[in-house]
Amino acid sequence: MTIGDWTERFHGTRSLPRPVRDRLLASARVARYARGQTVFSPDNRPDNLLFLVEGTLRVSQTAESGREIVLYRVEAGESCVLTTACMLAEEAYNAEGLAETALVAVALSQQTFDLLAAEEPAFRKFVFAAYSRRLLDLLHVVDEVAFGRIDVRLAARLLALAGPAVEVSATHDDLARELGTAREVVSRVLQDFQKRGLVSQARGRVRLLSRESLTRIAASD
Amino acid sequence: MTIGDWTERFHGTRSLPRPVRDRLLASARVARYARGQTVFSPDNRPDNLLFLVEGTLRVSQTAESGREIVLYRVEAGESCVLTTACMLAEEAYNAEGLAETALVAVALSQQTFDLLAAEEPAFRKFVFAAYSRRLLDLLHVVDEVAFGRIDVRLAARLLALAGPAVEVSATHDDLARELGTAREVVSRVLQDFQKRGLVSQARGRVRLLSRESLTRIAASD
DNA sequence: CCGACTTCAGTGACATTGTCACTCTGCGTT
DNA sequence: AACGCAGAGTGACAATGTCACTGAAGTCGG
Repeated sequence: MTIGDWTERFHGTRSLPRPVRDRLLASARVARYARGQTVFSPDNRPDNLLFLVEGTLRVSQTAESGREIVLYRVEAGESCVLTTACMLAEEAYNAEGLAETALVAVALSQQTFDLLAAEEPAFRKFVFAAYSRRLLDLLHVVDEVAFGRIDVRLAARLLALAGPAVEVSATHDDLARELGTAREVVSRVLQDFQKRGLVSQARGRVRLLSRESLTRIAASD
Repeated sequence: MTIGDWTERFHGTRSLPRPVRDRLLASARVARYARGQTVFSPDNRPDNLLFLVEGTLRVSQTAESGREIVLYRVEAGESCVLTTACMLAEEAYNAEGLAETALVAVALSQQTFDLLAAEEPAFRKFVFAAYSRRLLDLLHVVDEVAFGRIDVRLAARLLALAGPAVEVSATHDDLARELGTAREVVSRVLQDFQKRGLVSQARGRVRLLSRESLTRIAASD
């Protein structure tokens, strides 16, 4: 299966002149990952820049204790800068990238990347914007974790994970990993939400009964 | 007072050819900030890239509640990418940069910055490395805040703030702002440290009596 | 030097969150 | 049906954050 002209899909490449794009199409490698596969981790750092064409990549951080927190998600059309960041800073880090769905990505080699960054202002801007986005994402995480209440964060996360759907398919443990807290804590808060009629629960699923109330709780952020 | 050939002081500019450096020296503006001055804040974003020639810039984030946490410090020879990040991402953020000492910085305009990024691989590398460093700094903050114990963090911070000195000049409130916690919490932990003979206290100052023990505590990270 | 003020630190009661050691339950497997 | 296991519930306790204070240490004008 081919993915066609992926240069069409990125702000950073869409506006490049035809010859450059052709060169890109020729030189870049298409990488695929199965759902659930680890894209990068502390002991497995890919040495090229990833552009996500399809799917969602979940980036999280894990403590020695085993507790985990989701830092952000990379969606189609975005690039994953964290691995490059680590290459450049040459420092250990404990973030991990997991394919939340099946992924199709374009991998640019270090040289191609640098060449593009040198020659194409649009591409440069795209990459800097990608870095910026992640910086701001992390600022937001710090803010939430350092100053936010757990019920507020859970309500917000449930709404985000549900999207347009009425149900979230996640265990209490999954939700705890989203927020960087413990399963018991999620259980308690969901219990409370349930008593107040905001959600109903089944094994591995949470149904949102009152989006409105949840939104209100999430907004006391 | 002049600051001489500052291009000598940055990895990103040191290796540039003479003509480029001369152009830089001519076009860049030297900015000075007094100790305690706000360099940037949510409602005052400078529109250029800052290179710190002298001094220390403290970057922190403040919650609506008023609680604050120090995200990282920018030292001489480093660049402050956060403001540029926000320009590019065009999003609100609540980080603030404060001159911890008197600062001397070089401000590059957007255009000069882009020009350099286009033409000079060394400069490009420097800037990407700067972004990367901050990303990793923030990963570390998230890790600490989400998973770390307060006594461990305080011990580490005391040692870091002291440097080679035996005393830290900071109120409990200052220390709380460093860690993103409340003054009372710092008081309690310092009280405990004091009882164990690790520190002694005076108004606005903490003297480190046993670096060794503090290091041991900080290491249970 | 005195008293008024302000900043800094200490304290106890209580709320929230995290940890531990369980139990119980739903659901598939054999 | 019996078993095994992941998911969820629970109570006790520890750690941290919040609130409302008190008291102590510097500062300043007179």
